[in-house]
Amino acid sequence: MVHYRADVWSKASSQSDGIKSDGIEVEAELELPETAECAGKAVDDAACAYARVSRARGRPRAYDPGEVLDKALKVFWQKGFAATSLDDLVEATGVNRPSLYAGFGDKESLYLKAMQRYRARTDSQLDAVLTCSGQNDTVRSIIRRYFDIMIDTYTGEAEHPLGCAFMCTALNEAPQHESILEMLQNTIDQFDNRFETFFAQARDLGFIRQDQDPKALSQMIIGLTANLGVRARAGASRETLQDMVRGTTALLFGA
Amino acid sequence: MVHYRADVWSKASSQSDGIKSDGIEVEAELELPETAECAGKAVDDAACAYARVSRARGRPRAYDPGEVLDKALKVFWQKGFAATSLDDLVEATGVNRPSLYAGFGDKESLYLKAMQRYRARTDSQLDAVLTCSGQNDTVRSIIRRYFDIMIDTYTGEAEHPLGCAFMCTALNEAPQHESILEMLQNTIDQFDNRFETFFAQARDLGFIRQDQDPKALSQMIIGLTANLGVRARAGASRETLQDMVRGTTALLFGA
DNA sequence: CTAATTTTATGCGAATTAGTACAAAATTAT
DNA sequence: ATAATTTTGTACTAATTCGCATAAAATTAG
Repeated sequence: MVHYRADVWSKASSQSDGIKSDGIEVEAELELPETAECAGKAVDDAACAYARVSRARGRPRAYDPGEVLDKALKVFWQKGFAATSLDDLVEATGVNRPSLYAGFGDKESLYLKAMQRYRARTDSQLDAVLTCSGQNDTVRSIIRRYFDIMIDTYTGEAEHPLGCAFMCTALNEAPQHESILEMLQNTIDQFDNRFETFFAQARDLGFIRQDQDPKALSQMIIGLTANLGVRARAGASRETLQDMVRGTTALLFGA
Repeated sequence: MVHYRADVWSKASSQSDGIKSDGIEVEAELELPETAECAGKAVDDAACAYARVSRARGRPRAYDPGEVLDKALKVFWQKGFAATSLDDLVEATGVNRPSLYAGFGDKESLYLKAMQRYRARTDSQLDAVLTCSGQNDTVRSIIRRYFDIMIDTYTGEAEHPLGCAFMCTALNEAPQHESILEMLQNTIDQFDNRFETFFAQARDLGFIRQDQDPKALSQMIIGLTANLGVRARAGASRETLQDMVRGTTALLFGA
């Protein structure tokens, strides 16, 4: 097996602005100028790009960092941060305890990295959808595509839908863990910015009426998103969530 | 010190429909027909009412059950269910461990009882506000009073605002604890019913336009409530939350 | 082939956890 | 006063927790 070393996490954090890559020091083996090719790709591809330049010296890693984070995320998402034990994580990831620590830091640090991956994933999905460029797009159709993505995220991960990972797990820990609170705040701010700019743009382009406040519309959409994230975890079916979206978007943007 | 014995918890659960009083068996010392005087009062008063009839035999309780639940709620609300230890609860309530078990059952049962109290409290506040009777009331003013109450709840409890106790703590535990999931579902259903009947009533009385769907409006309000509950815990100031309410209610019900 | 380096794997240790046993204390009933 | 009953308080147990120490394994450098 060939061994690649990659600065997976500082990569992810530079992608999602405003989040410090605290916790363990991630050794950037070689500061590679960010090529256009490299910039837009997924984390794993970036790892390969780095690997061609510097190959590690010691024993090769037996796990793929991205996969481990995905598996860890699944456990955290299901059980929450506090109720997830390191034994749970070891079992779910297949990586033994000292390797987890060496690779990702302590439990809190691993949680933050897993959540940043969750966030980066939906971020890229939303980047693709939330622009008001095409002529034959209506704001309503764009927003409905947005909600489709969110419903997928909230119901698609497991047999029993898990809802919004941030609301369902990070919210719980925020008062006790400064770093989680910060991540939560950043995520909220990013959502606000995303929708406010979207609606401002939509209004400038004449897609919505002049008297509709972008900030207020943004709050409505984010509120509905929160509503979906909550209800999914409470067991609402995909169809129920879709009905909610139909009704509310009709009210906001016309039937 | 005089000792009163009261069936505090089965009282609370009969008040809030749909919640089973599972966990410990609460001995109803005497089935008292619910008088009009007794029905509308707070739990503590009910305790006194019962006490006049049957006085306990053994050593008197050294704590007030309602106060204990309030103190326990505060801890759960702050730290979440999983991260709250029994030592935390013993310290916060001043009641030692075996007494807590004897009085409230295990940790999960205590949590449920504390949350039912939280819910009953806001329920009675909302009952007082959410009716569309007065002629000089507008839907907008009623909804704004509603949001005032929720903002108070979400920011008033501690120095650092704690947000919505259900979203911030119960959501986290729902997949692992069937009883908590049920409570969450009941709470959501109750909210839905409350607002759907309110808006249906408001529409019948001509307070809102005929083409505005009560279900959709209900979802908007609940979504905004969720939004407030999240942001409060993320550190948003009271003023920020009030601004959100102003903007969104203007959008929904006119400036 | 040997040294250097990095990861893996076993397993430990100190601390914390939830729940309970048991005796002492405080009350009512007779 | 004595018995019956219920709560309190101390202390315990068994299990689980997180984080790390240490040695073996797997690779590269020279």
